[in-house]
Amino acid sequence: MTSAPRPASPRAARTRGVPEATVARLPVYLRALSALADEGVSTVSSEELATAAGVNSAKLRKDLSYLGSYGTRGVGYDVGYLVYQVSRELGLSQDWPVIIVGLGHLGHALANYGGFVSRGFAIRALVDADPDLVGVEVAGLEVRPIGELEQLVARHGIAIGVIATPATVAQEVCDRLVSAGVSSILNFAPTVLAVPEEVEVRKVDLSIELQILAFHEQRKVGAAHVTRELVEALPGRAAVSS
Amino acid sequence: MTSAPRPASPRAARTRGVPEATVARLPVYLRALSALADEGVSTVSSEELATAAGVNSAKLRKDLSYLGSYGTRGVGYDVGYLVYQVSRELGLSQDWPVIIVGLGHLGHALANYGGFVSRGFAIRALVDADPDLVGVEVAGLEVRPIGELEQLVARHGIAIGVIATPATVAQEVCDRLVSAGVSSILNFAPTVLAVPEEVEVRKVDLSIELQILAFHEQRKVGAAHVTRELVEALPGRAAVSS
DNA sequence: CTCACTTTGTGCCTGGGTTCACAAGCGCTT
DNA sequence: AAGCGCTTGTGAACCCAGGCACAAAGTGAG
Ligand SMILES: NC(=O)c1ccc[n+]([C@@H]2O[C@H](COP(=O)([O-])OP(=O)(O)OC[C@H]3O[C@@H](n4cnc5c(N)ncnc54)[C@H](O)[C@@H]3O)[C@@H](O)[C@H]2O)c1
Ligand SMILES: NC(=O)c1ccc[n+]([C@@H]2O[C@H](COP(=O)([O-])OP(=O)(O)OC[C@H]3O[C@@H](n4cnc5c(N)ncnc54)[C@H](O)[C@@H]3O)[C@@H](O)[C@H]2O)c1
Repeated sequence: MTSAPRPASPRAARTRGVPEATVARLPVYLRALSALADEGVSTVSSEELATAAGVNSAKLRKDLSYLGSYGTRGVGYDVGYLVYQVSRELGLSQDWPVIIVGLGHLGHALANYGGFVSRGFAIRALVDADPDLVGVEVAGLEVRPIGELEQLVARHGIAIGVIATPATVAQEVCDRLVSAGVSSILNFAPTVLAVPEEVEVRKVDLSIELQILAFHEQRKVGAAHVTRELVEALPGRAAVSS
Repeated sequence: MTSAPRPASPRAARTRGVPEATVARLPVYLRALSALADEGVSTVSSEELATAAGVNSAKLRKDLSYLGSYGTRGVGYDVGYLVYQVSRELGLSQDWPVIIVGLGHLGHALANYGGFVSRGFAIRALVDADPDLVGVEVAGLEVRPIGELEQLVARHGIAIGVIATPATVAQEVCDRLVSAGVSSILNFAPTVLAVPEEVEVRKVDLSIELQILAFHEQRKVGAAHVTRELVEALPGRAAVSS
């Protein structure tokens, strides 16, 4: 690496003009907009939409302004048009083929989930290492052996992979997905995945979410009664205050 | 709604001294530390731990410094001691009782997931509105009718609730949980939940994660070959390169 | 006891993101 | 045709977070 200037670009950097934080909110706006469209609402103000999406209205306006000037001053935004624009920006104009690796409890739930199909995604391949699972039909699709991963990815032109295997094999599965050509991965296994720079990984980690909740919960308790009732480790603690 | 001053406290504000971003990383550190402990490693440097957790070492040190000065200069951190300190900070010294509402596909997967129990949580109650599900045993626990929600929360002293119902009833379920005394909620339904300020809500939304991936994927495609080879919808696309 | 080496803890700077506040723009009414 | 009220789009200030770089502090060898 030459000591080239390379100004910044720390991690994901700026994606064209749309900040990463904005991208993460666009799907929320899209959902709120779709709901409004279903209700027959044709126009919405930033204030109303912001409330529905649970954000500050100034933030919403700024977010939308990154996509272009699609509102009308004094009036608001046209719901249908905005749905179209946000969808286009997110790349949801056509369906993205998806592969799920690992069809245990979680994989089954994901495969059966109808919410993906209606939102720009189509599950095209299911693979698992368990011989007992191979051949089983899940959500109208047959589970294929892990050995077919590469050809399935190629055949269906799959760019997005979902990992729902045990953590121990997640990196291995990830490597195979990447070398097969998958460049976006959604990881449910509790592991830090190492991938080439051009591959995008997002993780969903339920334990982490719960632990964050526990942290805040503990603070509330601690703030309430400063007398720490959290003794060492007493799981079967019956009477607390008595 | 008095026009009280209410200076700032924008959202979650600062939680005592630990920044929110740090709290979100502590579970990752904890996992890496636990793995090291299992391997019998007794001491670890910030550099090593940072690599294992996938973060910058300076960031890791700063994060840990919010908990106290638990390292030894020239040596590193004692793994066991740090596990203890991080666990304590996250409030994982004792198990938190959890209730799951909605035992469809996802609820089943969650109830059967062993990763929670080993990380400071204990699923104590399962409720669902479907009469066919009530009485069924899932992961060693009997599903109870939604009507018993309040007493189950009270009986087990539950502070953390997981919502895995359809989005249409999520707010309703949320309201019941809150009024029953639950003050932390993990929401899987694709809805923005309205809750009192003191209640902490975290959401896990798979569609949003996929849509973010789609956004980046689209950018790569657009950047690579401007000639969009993503025709409308051609599911049975057989030969690609041949 | 001193010195060299290692690693932590943190001051400081930079950059991104959020929010406020307001000018610019649009439509409706008179 | 002009004015008025409403809503967008954005400039600017503020705040949080990330990362560099280094002094402080500990260890071990000689
Ligand atoms: N179930 C949950 O609610 C939950 C919650 C949080 C995290 N997770 C994580 O999600 C992952 C899956 O969870 P689960 O409950 O479905 O586990 P599971 O054990 O039910 O399913 C894992 C599946 O992966 C398959 N598998 C194993 N090795 C494989 C390989 N090399 N290639 C392909 N498939 C392979 C297994 O055959 C099995 O079907 C785990 O990493 C778990 O930690 C699950
Ligand atoms: N399955 C997935 O992979 C997945 C992915 C993303 C999001 N989600 C979301 O998670 C939620 C659950 O998904 P699922 O696939 O398990 O759905 P599901 O339909 O299989 O399960 C929903 C369960 O909730 C129960 N329920 C309905 N109304 C209830 C009420 N008022 N009180 C208590 N229980 C009630 C139903 O009886 C059913 O058992 C949905 O909101 C869905 O959008 C699921």
